[in-house]
Amino acid sequence: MPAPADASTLAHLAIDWYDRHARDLPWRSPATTAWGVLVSEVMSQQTPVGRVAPIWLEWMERWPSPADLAAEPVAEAIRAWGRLGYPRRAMRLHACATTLVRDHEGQPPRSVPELLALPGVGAYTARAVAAFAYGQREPVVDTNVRRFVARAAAGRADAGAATTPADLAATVALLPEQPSRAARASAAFMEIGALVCTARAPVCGRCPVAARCRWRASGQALPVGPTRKVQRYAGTDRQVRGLLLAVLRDATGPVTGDQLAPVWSDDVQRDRALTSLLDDGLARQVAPGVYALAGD
DNA sequence: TAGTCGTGGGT
DNA sequence: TACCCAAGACT
Repeated sequence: MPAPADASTLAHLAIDWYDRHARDLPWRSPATTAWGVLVSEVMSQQTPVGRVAPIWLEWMERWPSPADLAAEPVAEAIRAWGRLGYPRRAMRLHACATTLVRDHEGQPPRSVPELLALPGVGAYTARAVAAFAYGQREPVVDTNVRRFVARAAAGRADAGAATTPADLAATVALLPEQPSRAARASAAFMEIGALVCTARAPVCGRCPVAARCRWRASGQALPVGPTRKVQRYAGTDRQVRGLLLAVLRDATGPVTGDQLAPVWSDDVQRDRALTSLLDDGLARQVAPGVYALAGD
């Protein structure tokens, strides 16, 4: 007797695997609010989820709703962000909370266009919230999903440099029709990409879709060209910004230029980095030669 | 659209 | 060691 048509699809195989192997990340609790989902997604942008988990728990304990965060100075958000990296995300999350209170009755909206209009929310995060918080059938396409779909469905070694409409179309084509099940499939694709179908050393022996993977069927050809440009970090303005912001973040109040000087010996580059932090709104000048975290 | 934007762990 | 990579967004 033949199995149901759905039983051998990538989505079905992925969901079945996910139900048995998914990590128990704190925001996957059924009790997590839409706000909690949104916070977890922004924190996870370009940051391994293992490092996000403890910070997310602290944030949700302290600011269980957008109104709770919006009521505090941005500096508190930047401090609580700790060393997650890309601290502008903390600032955007605070701005997002303010927008939610002002325009959306204090809760994340349900539609993708409305979500896209929020600070810090782009193509990935908007659909992640729509799917994981509200159970909608939207293609949630992050780096894991793009790689998994490129390999398993298209037979390519890797996805392109940037997310394209074609990526969304290729992914939505794999989703089950039932919305809640489609959302589960997206979570499963992401998890397989993160744990099994990894960028450098995929563990095909543990992959639930190995038997139906087009990349594997074609001999797992290695990527032809360079995938994504990796940026140098040491010696860049980014590193200097990070060092300066760490001083401001760990200080209880304003600091002087003399206190910032030791973190980087090149005066020109240090000033440039500090100016960019001021321009971004992460820091502010409270007096000539005296600086503080924004909102402090 | 290609560059910018942190930080830490794995290999 | 040096490089790769990580639930992207924004300009």
